[in-house]
Amino acid sequence: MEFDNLQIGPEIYGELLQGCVYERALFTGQQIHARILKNGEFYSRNEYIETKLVIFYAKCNVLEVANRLFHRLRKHNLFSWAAIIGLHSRMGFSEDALLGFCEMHENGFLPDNFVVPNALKACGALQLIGFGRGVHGYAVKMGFGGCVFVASSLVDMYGKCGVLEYARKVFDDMLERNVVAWNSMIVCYVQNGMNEEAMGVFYDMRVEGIEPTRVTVASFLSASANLYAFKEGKQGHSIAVLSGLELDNILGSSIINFYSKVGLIEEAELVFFRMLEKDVVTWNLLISSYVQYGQVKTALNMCRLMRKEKLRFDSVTLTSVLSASADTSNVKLGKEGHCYCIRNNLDSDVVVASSTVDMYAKCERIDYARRVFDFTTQRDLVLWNTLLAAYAELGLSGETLKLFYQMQLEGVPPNVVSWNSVILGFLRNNQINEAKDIFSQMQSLGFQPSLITWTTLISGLAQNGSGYEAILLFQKMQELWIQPNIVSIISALSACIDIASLEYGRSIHGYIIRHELFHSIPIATSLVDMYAKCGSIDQAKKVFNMILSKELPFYNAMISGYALHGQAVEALALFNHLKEEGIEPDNITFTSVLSACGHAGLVNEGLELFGDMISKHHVKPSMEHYGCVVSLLSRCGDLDEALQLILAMPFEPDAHILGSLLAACKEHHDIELGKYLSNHLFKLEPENSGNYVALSNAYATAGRWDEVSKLRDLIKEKGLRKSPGCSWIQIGGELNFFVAGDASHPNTEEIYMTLALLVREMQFMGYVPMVSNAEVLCS
DNA sequence: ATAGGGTTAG
Repeated sequence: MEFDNLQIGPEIYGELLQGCVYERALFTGQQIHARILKNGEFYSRNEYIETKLVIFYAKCNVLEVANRLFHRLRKHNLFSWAAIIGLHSRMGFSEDALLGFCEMHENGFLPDNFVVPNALKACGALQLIGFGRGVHGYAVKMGFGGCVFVASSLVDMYGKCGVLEYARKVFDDMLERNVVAWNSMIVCYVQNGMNEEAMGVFYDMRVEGIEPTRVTVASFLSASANLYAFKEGKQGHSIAVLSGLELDNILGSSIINFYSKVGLIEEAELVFFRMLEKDVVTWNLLISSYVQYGQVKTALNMCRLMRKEKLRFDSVTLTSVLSASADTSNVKLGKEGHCYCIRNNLDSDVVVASSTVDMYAKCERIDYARRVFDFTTQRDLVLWNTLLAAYAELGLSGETLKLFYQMQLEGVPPNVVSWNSVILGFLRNNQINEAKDIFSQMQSLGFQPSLITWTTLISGLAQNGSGYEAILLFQKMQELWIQPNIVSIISALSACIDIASLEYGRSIHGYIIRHELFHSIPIATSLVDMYAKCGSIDQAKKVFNMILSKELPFYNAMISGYALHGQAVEALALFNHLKEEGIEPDNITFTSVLSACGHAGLVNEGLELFGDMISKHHVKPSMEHYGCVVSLLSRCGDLDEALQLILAMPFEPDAHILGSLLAACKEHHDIELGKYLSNHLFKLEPENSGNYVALSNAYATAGRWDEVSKLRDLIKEKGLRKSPGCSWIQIGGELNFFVAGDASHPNTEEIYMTLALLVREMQFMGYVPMVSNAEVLCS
């Protein structure tokens, strides 16, 4: 057909372009554009056509072309302005959108109720509440107040700026509300963390009989996921199905997100495989959910499948991969992930940077962690906290504190997480008083300690031998109406380590029963452990028999309890039972059985176990294992062989292993070896009076009273017994020291005086004397 | 005009 001969006016081309706008038919529109240009300036420089072209390219989101055509216009009008502002606003060039809005106004064009929503969207994106209020005022003055489009945009804008009251007021004042208005209100609450309120609006909407859209359900599911609201979320899914809503990427992702947050991975998978189109977000959701539930292999497999689908990993995918590497201490995988980030420019993302730092720290590569941190340009609170936590974990309290000040100098105020790390850093470095100082400092600066703060302090004190203080803190925490959770209960139980704390342990047990936490395996494990340490092996056995768990740590707790009570036969029986159940014992199991053999003098059994452990169970012997065998050998008098074993170990001997051999010197009157060992020990642990006690025991049994009293004076002179954190064990050691001398010491009177005073002091400090102490007093 | 995903503390 010969188009050139036909009389087609410019307005026909305009109509055709409008059709392309409706259809978003970019290619056809470009053909028409070409034809217009070929037709000459009468067509191409026609204001109506030029405006239509701007609108067409703007609606097709072709920013550059739309911009160029717009700037070439001799005369702008309301429509071209509206198109270009809308385009910028849609594409996220919010500043340009608002500049356009101002310029348009200055040039005498009054933005209409189609432009105002776009301007408001830009205000929301930039969180410019002042500008937003101005636009609001303009809209009211122009009489757009009743327009649902404008009002819905206002709700959204105020929500994005975090001013909930204004959003709610605009919403409440609306005379008619369509579904978008309702959706905006729901989204507004979800985005500001007010999930209950979001659900409330959803239910109001249901009562009003408004049909939900995908946006409604997706937002409702977000709220359910954030609240871990199992029932509500399932209802949301049902509504989506019943309303016949199309399972698009966003709705599908919301459903998957909900299921994975509440731990229903199978349900999440079901939805995932039912979705016809899946994008990066959908895949990422499933991947991160696998990582979160420890299924690293499945997660990595999903990554491979994702690549097969020709989808590119983004920063969220890599965050999951790095987090998986951190969880499994897989530095090889972590490095691969890190390198992928560098190659693909994902390492500039702050979240990726945090996971990278965390990954290297958890893989025991603090030097790399630090380097990655130093190379970041943008540092947010979480990134600082990640490095703080890494230093704290290692007990590098000085570095932690330095970083804590540095972040403040760089204008990032710390939060509770940061404070918690500072406290942890001190505790891990045995700086109890400093930790407590920070704890009160944070409170005086107005930071409420969180449950984690309390738990950190409680378990730290317990691990540093201040169990009694830890128990008091646990009680104080409850007085402040802070509900303990499983982790904090376990840390409180770990503070109960001797008969003196049995009562507290029992009361925590009561709490556990009242709050029906009994079926948590970690809690049951800690209970067994607590009762065993507090001298109540029968109670430990009762708890153990009540729970049917085949988990190794649970068995380990009971076996170590038997070992502690010298019940080697029971320990060995349970060990054999465990093997019959097909559970592979670990290094902890062997430590307990070996030490049980040591206490019971079961030399042959112990040595055989030690051999089996290495050859059959492929457990690399630790210092503790060697320690057990050393005490086993020294018990039956093989002090030389024990010493040979120590010298042959692949470790530098620690104070504990030397101490156990030193203790044996008392039984076997080996003063020479005792002196040799003590010399090492005094250097290793100058603060531990136990070593002096052990040596004096050896002297005492050999009748060398001159040496005994020399050592006693030395202990007093060094003020060791009064050192901070002086524990019951040390006092117990002192008692033994005096006991050792009582049979033939020339001044028995004095010894009993001292003993009585010591026992009274013990009681004053809240300790209940052990049976052996009481026996000493009675004899 | 409204919608989905990732990182830190016990």
